[in-house]
Amino acid sequence: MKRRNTKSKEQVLQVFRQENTALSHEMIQSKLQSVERATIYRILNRFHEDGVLHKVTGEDNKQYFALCKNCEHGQHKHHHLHFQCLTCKTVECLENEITFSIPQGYQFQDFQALMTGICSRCV
Amino acid sequence: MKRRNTKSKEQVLQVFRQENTALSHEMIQSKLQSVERATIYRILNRFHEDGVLHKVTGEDNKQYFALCKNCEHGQHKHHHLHFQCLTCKTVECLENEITFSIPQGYQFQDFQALMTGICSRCV
DNA sequence: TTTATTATTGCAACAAAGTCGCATTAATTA
DNA sequence: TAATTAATGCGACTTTGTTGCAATAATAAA
Repeated sequence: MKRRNTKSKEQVLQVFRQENTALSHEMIQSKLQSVERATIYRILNRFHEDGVLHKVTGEDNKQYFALCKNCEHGQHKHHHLHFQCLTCKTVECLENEITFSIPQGYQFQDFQALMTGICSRCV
Repeated sequence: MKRRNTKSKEQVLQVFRQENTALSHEMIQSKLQSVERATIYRILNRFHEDGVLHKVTGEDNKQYFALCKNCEHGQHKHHHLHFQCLTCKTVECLENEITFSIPQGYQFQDFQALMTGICSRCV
């Protein structure tokens, strides 16, 4: 199944390029009212599958996505911590890489880490 | 608000004591058919608030809870990694503590980390 | 022990996030 | 330019989790 370039996809990407925090479906929807709800969900999932975006689940139990940086084709390098502010809900990628080891006989697929608290803007 | 000991609470605790993996509402419900759905949710949330259980969100977007071990009153020490098998869905606590630093001016509240993949039983 | 207080439960209704089937539209390829 | 099929739009649906409220029962007080 070969991917196609569409207006909606490009618009979603544009939103991510403009922001430097992770974004939920809701946030993208509010910026792209013309794009259908389910379409945005599908675009996010495809971008995630394709390694364009990485995903973290927030404390509010919503999926947040952020552009993959420094990730080579197929090889993800975003084993970093995320921070979600409980006041403004913003999810941001923290720089620090997190290192861990995979248990004997286990197959690794993905990793996500979330720290919650109050960010410096809201404190 | 003082907590009370009830049969349902005790039953839920019993389930956790018998398992050594993290459990979702669904799993507890299936073992305790007599306890009402919303009641289980409330019990889990209260245990979490009280620091009896810690919580991780699975790749399946469900909340998993596990007994807090080695946590002193109010001081949590479960900054460990969790592993969820994409085949059997089991969520388990891994031993390794994860260390990280809190950004300048940020207030820390909680932490959770999830690694996904295939566990040794399913591989 | 009995009574009073109020945390907890059970029930039903609700909310929110996300998925899915299907007909239509529009990228891409031939 | 036509053929192929990925992507979209729409609506219906599923699933997880929450909430209001009356009834129940654990605890404290009398």
